[in-house]
Amino acid sequence: MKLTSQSKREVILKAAEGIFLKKGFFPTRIDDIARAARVAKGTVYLYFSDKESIYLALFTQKIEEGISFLKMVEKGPDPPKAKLERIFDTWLSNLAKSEGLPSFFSIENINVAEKIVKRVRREVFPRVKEMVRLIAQIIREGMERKEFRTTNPELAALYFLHLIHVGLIYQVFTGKLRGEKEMIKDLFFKGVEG
Amino acid sequence: MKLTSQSKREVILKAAEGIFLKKGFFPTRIDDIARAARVAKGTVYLYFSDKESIYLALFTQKIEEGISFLKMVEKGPDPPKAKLERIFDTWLSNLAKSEGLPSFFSIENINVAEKIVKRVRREVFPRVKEMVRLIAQIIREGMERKEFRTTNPELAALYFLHLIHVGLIYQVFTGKLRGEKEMIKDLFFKGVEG
Amino acid sequence: MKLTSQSKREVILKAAEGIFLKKGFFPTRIDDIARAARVAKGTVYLYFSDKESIYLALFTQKIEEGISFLKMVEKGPDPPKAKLERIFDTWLSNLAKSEGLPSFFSIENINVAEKIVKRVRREVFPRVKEMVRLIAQIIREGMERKEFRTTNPELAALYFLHLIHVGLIYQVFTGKLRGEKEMIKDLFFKGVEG
Amino acid sequence: MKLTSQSKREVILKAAEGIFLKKGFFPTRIDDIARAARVAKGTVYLYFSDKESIYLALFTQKIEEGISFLKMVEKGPDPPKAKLERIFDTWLSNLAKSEGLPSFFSIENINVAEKIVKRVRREVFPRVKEMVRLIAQIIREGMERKEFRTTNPELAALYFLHLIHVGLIYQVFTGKLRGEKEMIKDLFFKGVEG
DNA sequence: GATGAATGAGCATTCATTCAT
DNA sequence: CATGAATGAATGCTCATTCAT
Repeated sequence: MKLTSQSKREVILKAAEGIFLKKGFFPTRIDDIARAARVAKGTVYLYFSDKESIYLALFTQKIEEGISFLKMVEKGPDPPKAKLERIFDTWLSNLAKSEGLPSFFSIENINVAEKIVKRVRREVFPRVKEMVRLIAQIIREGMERKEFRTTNPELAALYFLHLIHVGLIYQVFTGKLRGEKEMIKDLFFKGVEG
Repeated sequence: MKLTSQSKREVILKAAEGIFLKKGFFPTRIDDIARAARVAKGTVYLYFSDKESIYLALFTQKIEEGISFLKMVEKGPDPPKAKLERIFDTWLSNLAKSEGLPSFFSIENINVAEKIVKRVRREVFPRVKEMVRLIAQIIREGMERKEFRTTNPELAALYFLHLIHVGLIYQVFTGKLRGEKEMIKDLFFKGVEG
Repeated sequence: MKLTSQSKREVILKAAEGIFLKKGFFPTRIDDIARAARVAKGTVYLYFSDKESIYLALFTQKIEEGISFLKMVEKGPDPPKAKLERIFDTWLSNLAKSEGLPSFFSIENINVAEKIVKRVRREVFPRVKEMVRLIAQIIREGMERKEFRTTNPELAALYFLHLIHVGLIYQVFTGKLRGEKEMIKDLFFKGVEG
Repeated sequence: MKLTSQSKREVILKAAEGIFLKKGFFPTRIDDIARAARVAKGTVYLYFSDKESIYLALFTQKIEEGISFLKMVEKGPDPPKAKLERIFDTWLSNLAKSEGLPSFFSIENINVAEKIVKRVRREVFPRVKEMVRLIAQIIREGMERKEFRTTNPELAALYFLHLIHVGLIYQVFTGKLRGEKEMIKDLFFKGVEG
């Protein structure tokens, strides 16, 4: 079975994900990606114009997936708290599976390379805002249902996104993450439920 | 008055701080640092063995300052909540003054360069843990005084440290950060106070 | 109507001519040629073994055409001066029509690529000498008819070929070339007529 | 004796001259130049920003030297014909000493690399025009003294510059160039003296 | 100590050429 | 015959690091 170009692009992207995640943007060599994807270096350039574009494509893809997931959860029938719990549980376990720190998914990576600051601002920022907006929407829903106390929903949403980080860092530092998952959520919900 | 070696090292470090903060580790050139410090490139190498060491020295210094500050606050007479508020207010306003995202102070920078992963693990991790321990100590004090509810103090401490981030990101996205500061703290305290 | 192989080779050659003329040998990409010829890159290699061969084929073709023309003129009934004038007028107007400097037709292009120096020496030099010989023959005829003074015919022939260049350069520098055409020929004929 | 930077720049330029002359712009590797100059590749970039700049510096330098020489001759006391003969003899013997065809000095090299077309137009064209102007000035002087017949001095100057080429090409083709030198000049002077 | 010229390993990117379909 | 995806050798350029002065 021959791989279609579409899937070869995916192969490269998948390979790049692993390397970028482990080593970060700058220490990653195009050659690393090519070798991991089992293609020649030149082939990478058939699908991406430069290193930055690979990173950006990956970043955008991940965020897009995140947004899809958020949208699905948001539209669901669960009460707001259950929605947020599901998001937290899903993302934390996904990220915990990845090798390396998920610095990739972290917002500070946006200043990763001068060359693409503008593209990031144009392509990534709006999507991140969309993520925040979707979570804020769930929180707003909770406020309307009087399940959450009145607060700034965007702020609480940002706060919520940081919970994932807290979980991951805790795991890196202590090596464990079991009952703590519930405790992390608890700290958040006690904060918003008042 | 001639600058002593000690202070020339400081000059370089100060210069490096500005550049690293704005551009990040990899895009920063030794030459940039040397020029900003108004010394020759070779001089930088009289005080630091390599680029990583400058970064690490800076990182360590910042954390050390943070620890000193935490220790001072922790020993003070204020009630736990007031201590945490003081820490939050001080750090957020300090960081907000810096140009660029404070990705520098962010924990994910530890995988910044393969060359120094081991040194980071040895030199930085213990200090970060010390910071977490000090904040956890304040939280534990609050728990003992029944001002905070019972929770995992280390987890809550990590949580608290992320508040700073939330504040900064909020500022980056919305361009403002006034009343929100209180709201951020409020979300946290409602969470720990139960 | 399907194009025969012969004519597809011609199509490629025609496309290559335009690109080589405008950009020169090295900056011309096989891909440029293929696209201009509306064939796939691989197809180019069905008709030519490598980039150098395309260039050489083109060069040879042009010279061959030049030689044919020279032979035709040389055999004609006109007096030597009229023959040379016809050659000059025809070539200058042809070259002036081409975009880009006719560096292509210029003899110094022979050192265009190391890979083909030997082939150039073998394939191009003899033809260029043939051109010079044909022109020298016309000049010799003029000398025999006492219309030109005695001189080295090969030298005068080389000289004559450079007239074309003078005309083109003059046009590049001043943007005009009207009455000057006659003046250029005049300088030459005064020289040989003595 | 330590070489000053000025002279190291000269060393690189001298080395570059040899390579560019023999191989042309594109086939010349920075590494070739560095090795020939007995410096590291990086050193070349301390003195020149890129390959094009080396070529351009060389080109400009050569033309500048040519202009100086022309100015000196032009101001001299010799009659116009003697001036032109001196120029021809000097340049032809200088160029004949160089390895490779003097395609370097040839005007068609101006389209050598897309990147620098603009710089060439700005930096080289005016100097070439200055050369033509200086020679035209000598020819005009000859016209005023009634030693040359009335003609377009710029055209005649371009014509004169091509004489050098004729000489070199003749040498390449026949391997000899003795009495022919006089004959070449003679063809020109008969043309302008009428 | 201080300098900054010199070094050269390292890397992103290009493009002629091949070959499976 | 025709295609164009894939290849990987080749090269311009960067920049951390060294060291003679």
